[in-house]
Amino acid sequence: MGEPTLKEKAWEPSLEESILASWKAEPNLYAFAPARRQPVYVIDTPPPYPSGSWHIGAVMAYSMIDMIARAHRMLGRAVLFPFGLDRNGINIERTVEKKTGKPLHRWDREAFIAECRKEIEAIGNGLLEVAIRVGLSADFAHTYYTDSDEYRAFSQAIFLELWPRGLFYRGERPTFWCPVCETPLAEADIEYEDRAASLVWMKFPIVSGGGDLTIATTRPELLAACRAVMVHPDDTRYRSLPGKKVRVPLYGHEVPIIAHPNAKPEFGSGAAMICSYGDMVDIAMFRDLRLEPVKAIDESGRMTEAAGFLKGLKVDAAREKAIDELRVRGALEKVEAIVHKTPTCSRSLNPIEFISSDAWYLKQLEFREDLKRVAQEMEFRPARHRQLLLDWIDSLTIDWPISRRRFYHTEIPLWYCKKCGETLTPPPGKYYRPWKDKAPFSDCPKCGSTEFVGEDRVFDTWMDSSCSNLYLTKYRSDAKFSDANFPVSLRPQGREIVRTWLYYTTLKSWLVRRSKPFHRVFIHGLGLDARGRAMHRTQGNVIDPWPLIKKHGADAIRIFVASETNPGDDFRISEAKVGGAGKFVTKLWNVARFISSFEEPKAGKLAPADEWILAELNRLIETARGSYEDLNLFLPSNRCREFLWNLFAPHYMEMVKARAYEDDTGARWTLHACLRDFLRLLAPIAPFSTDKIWRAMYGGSVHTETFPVPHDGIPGSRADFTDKIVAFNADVWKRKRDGGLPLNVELPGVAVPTDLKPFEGDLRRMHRLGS
RNA sequence: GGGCUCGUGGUCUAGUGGUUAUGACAUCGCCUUGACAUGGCGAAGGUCACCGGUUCGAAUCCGGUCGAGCCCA
Repeated sequence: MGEPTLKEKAWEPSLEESILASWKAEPNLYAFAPARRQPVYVIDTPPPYPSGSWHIGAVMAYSMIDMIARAHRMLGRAVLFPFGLDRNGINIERTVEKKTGKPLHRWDREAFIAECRKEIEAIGNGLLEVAIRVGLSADFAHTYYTDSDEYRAFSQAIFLELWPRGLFYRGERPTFWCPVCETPLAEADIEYEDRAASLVWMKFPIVSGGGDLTIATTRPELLAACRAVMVHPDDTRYRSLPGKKVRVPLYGHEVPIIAHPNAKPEFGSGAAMICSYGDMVDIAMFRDLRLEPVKAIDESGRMTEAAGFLKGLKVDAAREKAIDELRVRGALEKVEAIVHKTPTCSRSLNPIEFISSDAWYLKQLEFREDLKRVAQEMEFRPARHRQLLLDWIDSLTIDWPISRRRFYHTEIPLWYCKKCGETLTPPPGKYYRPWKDKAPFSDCPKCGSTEFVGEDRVFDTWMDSSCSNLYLTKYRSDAKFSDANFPVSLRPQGREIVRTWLYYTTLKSWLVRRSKPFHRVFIHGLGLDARGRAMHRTQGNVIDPWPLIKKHGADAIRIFVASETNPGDDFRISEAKVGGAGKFVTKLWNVARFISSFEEPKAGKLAPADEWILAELNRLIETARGSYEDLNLFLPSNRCREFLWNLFAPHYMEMVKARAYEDDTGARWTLHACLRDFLRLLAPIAPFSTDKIWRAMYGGSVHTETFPVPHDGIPGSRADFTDKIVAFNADVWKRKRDGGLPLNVELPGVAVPTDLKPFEGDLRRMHRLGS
């Protein structure tokens, strides 16, 4: 026995800083450099959206992705683990709008873009700092940005490639519209929230028949746009009404009463007004009945001329005024407080409107069956989460509106002929900004005119992010690499962006490559607060990662998230549990420090106890390898913990201490063999502490190692002794406990059970049972 | 209204048919034992949501009820 090779008496999270420095000094440690015939493994890492500080749930999610990347390296693959920042979009624009108090549409476009870029740089750099500090082994030397000229050019090129196939069309039709962001939205951008609302009961006089029809609505400000009212055909209360007309209060125009199954007899009075446009049902009814829509609300959320006395008011104020006026005129029956599922903009959180506007669309509805088949072709982990994608595909009702009236996005690369209006596309490859660039055409192929106007709208940001897998497999720039590595090996992502990122990527890959986008999809759960609620800045329950990192270390955070829940399940984050995970690192450190005080022999003559723990180790190796292959981090982290803390340290180490101190080669060889294998098995999850120990004891980095394989010549049946050994040791400890004896005193007269005869020597010396 | 997931000691969690249900955190008691007090050993604590069924046997399979969460309409 000598001095421990591990000098530090205890593990400290601050040691991680020095390990980071070592990694930084070895830039090729995680480099993507496939050897000949080495299988390549490509991970389509989610490019995080920098918005304020990175919250702990996201940090933990990326840590899980890193564990998968590291595990696949150790399984012998060349892993392409890119890292990008998704910097386009409404989030950063709104940050600038709020900070300056000036809405986007009042800015000079160039100046606004410059301001966004300045802001996003600062936020993005903070995010990268956290990503590196928690040990992500991604290729930060080639971090990509979706707002770079290169990425935007790529995104535009994909659009231009698809253009000749007639997949895009332009149309004026009612769409989801955010009056705050002043842009159309797609279905995926809408979230439904329970909000307090007023259900307004109004009297509509029945024309030529006398009496009133009572109608309940949450949108009385839209009375001007009412073009019909409906009742359910089976509603006995209103049998006689269809075919008649009613007069709309406040405005006085007459509209027909129709019978239609869309009317819900149990809601309100059972009679509903059909306006342009209060909700999705209105849109469908106007289309089906070929009603003439009235635009009562404009793009900024104010009432139009058509709303008469409400003109110029915002929707909320107009609603109040309409109610007052109904009351004054005696048309109001009552106002009932209800909770209403309100569609809101996922970015601004404001209620959306349904406004008819001009937008570009990408066809998607006609590919639904193809996409569902593609979804079936991909392997999901956990398998049940495939349903999230299938359900979303089934719930689509409109094509994808891809144009936005915003600035800090990828521009739609189109020009229009000023004379004949022809839509012109430039060749794919360059980054185009039609709102400021000179048109790359000399004359219009249709009419010969030489004047053009650039499209000033931009893409939905999902148009960009849905190209990530094509981009990182070098589609368009390296056909050989692209063909060899598409579909991409793995898409890891959260449940909450299945309907956006996963769906849109699936659509794009199908359109561009007629292929599934990924072999496997790993869907992780959400990081919740200690009480099980999602973390939202607005709720004030967001946990800042830095204090946790400083106090407990990245390894503790990573071990916690790996071992907390099964793959795909949500996980509750509490500092106490992260602290508990940190104790495991301490335990590992102390075990390693003990072993490091013994020299490692080249070989050893194994005793039965050595074979026993090696049989257990073999089982651990097999379980861990299989689990990592299956993208399961829960099993290896928990099994490693159980092996080390509940078996190896208390039982095996105590049993062989005497032999180890006597320089018995079997004990010493086995101690080191177990530690070497254990460090490698845990390295993907706890990359800092395992590497620190490995470097000090064995040289080089554990992260250039591959996973261990089970040791030959160890009968698996040796593991059958485990329960008996554990029970015997517990029994002896209990006897000493009950006798009020310290553990290190002699306890004569205890017989070792016949079953455990092969271990008798070690057991007697461990417990000082006498001879 | 539909779909999915879940309900195990105070809290979290393992466990998909087989003897007294796993572990962690918290609680209590004892112990500075030659790696570790960020430790060790031990104790207390559960009608495995409820009801019914299948079975020799159910936390586990099936049906229903109740409750929670998420998604969709």
